[in-house]
Amino acid sequence: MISSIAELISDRIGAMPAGERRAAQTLIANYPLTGLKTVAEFSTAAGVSSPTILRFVARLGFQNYPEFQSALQDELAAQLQSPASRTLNPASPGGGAVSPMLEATLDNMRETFRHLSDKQLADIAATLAERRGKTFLIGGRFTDPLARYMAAHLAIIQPDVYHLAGQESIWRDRLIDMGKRDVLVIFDIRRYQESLLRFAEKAHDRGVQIVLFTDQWLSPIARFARHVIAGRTAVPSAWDSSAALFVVAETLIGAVTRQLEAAGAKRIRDLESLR
Amino acid sequence: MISSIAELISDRIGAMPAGERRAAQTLIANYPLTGLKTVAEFSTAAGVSSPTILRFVARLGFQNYPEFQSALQDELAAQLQSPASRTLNPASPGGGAVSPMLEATLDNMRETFRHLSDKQLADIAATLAERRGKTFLIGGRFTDPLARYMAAHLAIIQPDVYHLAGQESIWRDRLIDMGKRDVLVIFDIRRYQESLLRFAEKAHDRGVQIVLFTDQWLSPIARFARHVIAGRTAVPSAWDSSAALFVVAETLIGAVTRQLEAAGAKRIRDLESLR
DNA sequence: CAAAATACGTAACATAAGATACAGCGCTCC
DNA sequence: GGAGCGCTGTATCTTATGTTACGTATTTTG
Repeated sequence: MISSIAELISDRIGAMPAGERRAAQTLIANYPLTGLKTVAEFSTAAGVSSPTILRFVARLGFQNYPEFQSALQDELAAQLQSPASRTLNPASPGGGAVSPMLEATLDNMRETFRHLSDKQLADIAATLAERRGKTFLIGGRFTDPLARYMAAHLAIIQPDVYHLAGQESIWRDRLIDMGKRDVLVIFDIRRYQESLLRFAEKAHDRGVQIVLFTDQWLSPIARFARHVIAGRTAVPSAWDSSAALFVVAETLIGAVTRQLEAAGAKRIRDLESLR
Repeated sequence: MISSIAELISDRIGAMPAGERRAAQTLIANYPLTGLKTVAEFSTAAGVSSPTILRFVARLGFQNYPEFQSALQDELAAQLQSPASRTLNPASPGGGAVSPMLEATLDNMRETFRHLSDKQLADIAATLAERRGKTFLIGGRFTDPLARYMAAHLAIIQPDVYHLAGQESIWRDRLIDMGKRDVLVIFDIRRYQESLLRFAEKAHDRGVQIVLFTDQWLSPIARFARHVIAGRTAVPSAWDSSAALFVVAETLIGAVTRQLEAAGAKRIRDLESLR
């Protein structure tokens, strides 16, 4: 049963020609506002011509554009009256394999942050912001992208941020540059990687401060870490989820940025002027 | 300070003549829907004439009726984008600078999935699973790690999955290997990258099916995409958040894995035996 | 109470919006 | 490779929407 226009669209979007699909995608992207504007505005927003928009609404079963708009308005009216029942995409009972996944992920995040105090986060952020040496980031097979993501941001707001990539021998050799003023951020979740453990141990021996992102069962690297962030990773899927760790990473990026606001702002301006 | 039109109205309603006051009351009664309709509908709803409506909006300081409607729509857009932060009280017990960030991120995810039906996700998963050619993944400055993350998983459950990295010239040359049986997954959020757009266009010209991960404002690449995933990215931070897109990516990885269960299981066993 | 000023609605107008016809193009399928 | 079909955009037309002018009603004020 189809109750909302958004459902109707996602139901038929597969059977639409390219132009109308673009209209549909644009509408869904910020639903339902685009549909309340004029045909001309809608068409330019979607990058198609006006007739395509009209054909699009015709395909949805509406006689004309105003009728389509009225339907959207009615839907909006119903939504605004009962904010609780804002179910655009109703939690498919039992059926869809999507909702459980999303729910589990959201739970993981809440749970992860519940075990993570503001003070801890602030401490870690301070470690990353106030370090007097360099920052190195590295990850495991699936978590290395997280290290990259964090490095991409940190490298903009402060100097000497390096992501360690490639073969083990390559980054192992970089140990020689690391000392007690430096910080090493490691991402390691099950199945924990031997190579990372070896690397962490040696770095620790050299006095490097280690910040570890791991799962709730704690990578053995925790033994050498100054700070440990344990994220929930269990989801109803064949794979573990790194989403919670990702959000922690983003939070830390934000916190470090705030701490470096003064120095960082200038740096960002300088970077802009380089383009 | 006056931030919403509703406030503006209740501020000046005392100094209005009877007819315009009725217009004001009618608008407030089911705000802001009446204001989005035509002048004629508004006037009959309020039981006054059209000119009275126009005088009413003029008194509020708008030059003309469309300008008034645009203002209402903008306001509505702002509301719809951050549902919880407006409707719920933001006084979460955490208090620190962390909670707002987490809350916004969770909102983004809910909102992103609200605009994403199970069917859409299933379609995209099918595109990724049933493709008869190769799968390429690429991302922008900050989103490339997401492409890597997805590639790392997909490459395990099916052959011919490639992440496009390095300089533009390198992956541009790989266009030569791409055809209509292939799938290209692109991550592109603001600020959208010219190079990706060029690449997407050429790939599209060659018949490659494009799956686009973007933000709610839609990268121009949406024009060439077969499937578009619009994630929310706004958070109280100096940076945009890719967390919602990350979760969508994980969800898709899970869905593709499920679809390839039979074929994938054998492949995974084979991989294990290689170690 | 009378006169002026203000408010309101009717009706005509101009403009911008939605709808349609048609031609070009690309795509698919023989 | 060619014929047919379907999709898309340009240009044109029509509708209806917002706007304005003006006359009447109502209220206010001296």
